[in-house]
Amino acid sequence: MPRRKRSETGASSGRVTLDEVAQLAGVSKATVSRVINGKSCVRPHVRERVIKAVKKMNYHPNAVARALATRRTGQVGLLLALPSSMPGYGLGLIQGIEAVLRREQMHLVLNVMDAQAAQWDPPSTVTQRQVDGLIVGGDLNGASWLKELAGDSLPVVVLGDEVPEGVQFSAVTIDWLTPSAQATERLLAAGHRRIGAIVPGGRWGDQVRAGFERALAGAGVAADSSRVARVDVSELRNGTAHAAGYRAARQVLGLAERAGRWTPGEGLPVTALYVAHEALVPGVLHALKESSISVPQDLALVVWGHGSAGEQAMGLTAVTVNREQMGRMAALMLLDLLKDRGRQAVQLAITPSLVVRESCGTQRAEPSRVYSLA
Amino acid sequence: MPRRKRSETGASSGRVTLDEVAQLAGVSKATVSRVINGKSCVRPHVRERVIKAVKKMNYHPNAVARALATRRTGQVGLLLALPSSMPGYGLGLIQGIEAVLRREQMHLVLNVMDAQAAQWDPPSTVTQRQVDGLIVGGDLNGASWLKELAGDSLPVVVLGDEVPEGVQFSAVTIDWLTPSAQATERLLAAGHRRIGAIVPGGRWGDQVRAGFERALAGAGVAADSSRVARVDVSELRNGTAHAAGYRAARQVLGLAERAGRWTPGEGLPVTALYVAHEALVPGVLHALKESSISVPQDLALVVWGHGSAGEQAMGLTAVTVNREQMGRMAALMLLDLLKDRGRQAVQLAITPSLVVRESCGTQRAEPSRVYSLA
DNA sequence: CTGAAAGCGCTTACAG
DNA sequence: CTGAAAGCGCTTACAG
Repeated sequence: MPRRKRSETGASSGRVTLDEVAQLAGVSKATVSRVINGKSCVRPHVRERVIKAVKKMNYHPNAVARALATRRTGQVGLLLALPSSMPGYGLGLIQGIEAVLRREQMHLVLNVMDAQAAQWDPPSTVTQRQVDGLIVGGDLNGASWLKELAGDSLPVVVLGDEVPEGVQFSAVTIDWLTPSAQATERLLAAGHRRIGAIVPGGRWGDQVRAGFERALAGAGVAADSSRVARVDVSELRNGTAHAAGYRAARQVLGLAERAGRWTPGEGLPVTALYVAHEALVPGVLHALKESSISVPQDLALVVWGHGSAGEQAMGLTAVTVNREQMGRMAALMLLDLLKDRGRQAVQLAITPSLVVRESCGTQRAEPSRVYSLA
Repeated sequence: MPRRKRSETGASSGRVTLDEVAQLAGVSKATVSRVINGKSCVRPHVRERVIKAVKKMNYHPNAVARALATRRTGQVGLLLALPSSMPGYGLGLIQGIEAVLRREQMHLVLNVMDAQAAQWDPPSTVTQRQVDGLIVGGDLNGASWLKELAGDSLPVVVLGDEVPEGVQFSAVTIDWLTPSAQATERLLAAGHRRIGAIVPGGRWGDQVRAGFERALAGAGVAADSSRVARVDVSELRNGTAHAAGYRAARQVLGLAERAGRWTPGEGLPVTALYVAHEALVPGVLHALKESSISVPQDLALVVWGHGSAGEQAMGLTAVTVNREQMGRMAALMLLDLLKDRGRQAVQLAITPSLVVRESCGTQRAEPSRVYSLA
């Protein structure tokens, strides 16, 4: 709206501005700016006057103008490439990020993208310089724009272990091995020796399996690959995960060969089952229910979960990723990068915890959270 | 960085700017601006040249500068006052909003606040003019700043039915009555006559109860208030909801009086139970399991859920709010308001759907989603 | 149809 | 310690 003075458009056309505060306080804009930004080089006496004027006029600095002048928007982007087969996403993640940013007066702007689209183009918040940094999560297999970003000096923190090779990115990953070993040890401690496992493919699956086998070896139990079913990562999506879990369970339990018929007491090829991905659990439970296999009587069960009330109610012993913590860590790492660009990239692994409930049949050690009434 | 020309700081110190594109194309900044904003009043020949220059330099307009000039940020705020006892929040809501905004090249910036804090102050994104509009959800009982916003011409859409009185806000609410009636009718149709209910307090509870009683009346069944337990809204929070659900279930089922002892076959005061809030479900299930009451044999069950895999796996018949739809609607309403301020506020109610599974014991009509393999 | 210039509301190097 | 002024990178009314 050039060529027209504020006064012509009417005094209260917008919001109170720096200029108006300066006038009321009888100082220059520069001084007001210094006061609201907490620069020390202002005489207490003047500072007082300014603060009073700010309060009186209920002045709030315009974040956009400030961003243009300082070249910092105070905003961080969160790119989520969905659907993602990676646990740990959800509202908790966002809450964790937000909690950290809020302390720094920063804001989170969202970019939920289709995984396909995310492959090709960076989010517009990045190209249009609306964010100071970026947290990326989801299945984007090292999109090329991501690598370029690293040189472009836009701080990035990657969620999950699809960290693009070649470039050093800061990342928050998940430790799949440790909880897998713990889960398996739990079952071993309860006396199980024939333990089945359903594991996802890819790098995660390798880690999960490594943990599983390490625990078995530790107990002197030979690994038996016929008891392990692999599910391809591509099947972990919403539409197909149920069927995949169902199929894998029937395979490991030898239900497929008997045409789904199983009579209690007949004995299963395994006495315990470890389901290493949350998306597979419903399908597995379906297979069990269909054949009237009860948990933990006929089969002990440990799964990866997402900490839902449903898991509690069902009494599932579950490996659980603390999503909020994941978000907090990612945000902290990004803030660190923001303060000191060129800082060495760091990778941090979150270790999920094993929440013991009834389904693994060994509930004495820790009491289940389900039964602890507040 | 005044008093210093870009050329002095090094050519590629930042990003390509409008000016540079104009120079390359041999036109003025104004013309480039017109082209990238799709104004028609540019000769095709010139337009071509500009477009070529834009491509060549990989130019992307700076959103911040544009926002300052146009007084529109292209950003919408989502204020979530947590913890909230209102169903419908979660990642789905955010995805719904985002999907709509993306089509308009707009972005979502988050403000997750403590419900207490939200009572007093508007989020900083609003006071600092970082957003063009606001979607607010959560328990903020008509915070006074919200009402002021209505006069301040900042478009607002309220989620849930805590719409502040006095001012007309656009809002997306939830229809509690219809699905409550449906749920009850379902149980009635299965022959149940003694039906218990656990309902939340407040306006929601009144609606829920109205639906419940309307269905009973429709079937000629007298309402019996001894079969209805009320849970105060303040108890629906994370820490206390489990205990509240547990207690309410024991009350309605008459378990409390018998010191928790119940032997199968003994007969319960009700043959079916309607749990009208998702947060109460785990506690209810706990109470049932503790007394070895099986569903649906001893007791038919219909609950409010959030569409989780756990509900599927447990076979719970559940009233489910489509969170994504809720988000989409809110975003659409806000965009509408943005296009035409002063438009009449509208309120839209989302009707949750009843997903029938095993727990209500009448599974013939619709097949459960749990058992439909893709 | 096109350009020169003012303006959006801040920050900050420079000169006092 | 304080102010006048340039600059951040755009848009747009105005004059041609």
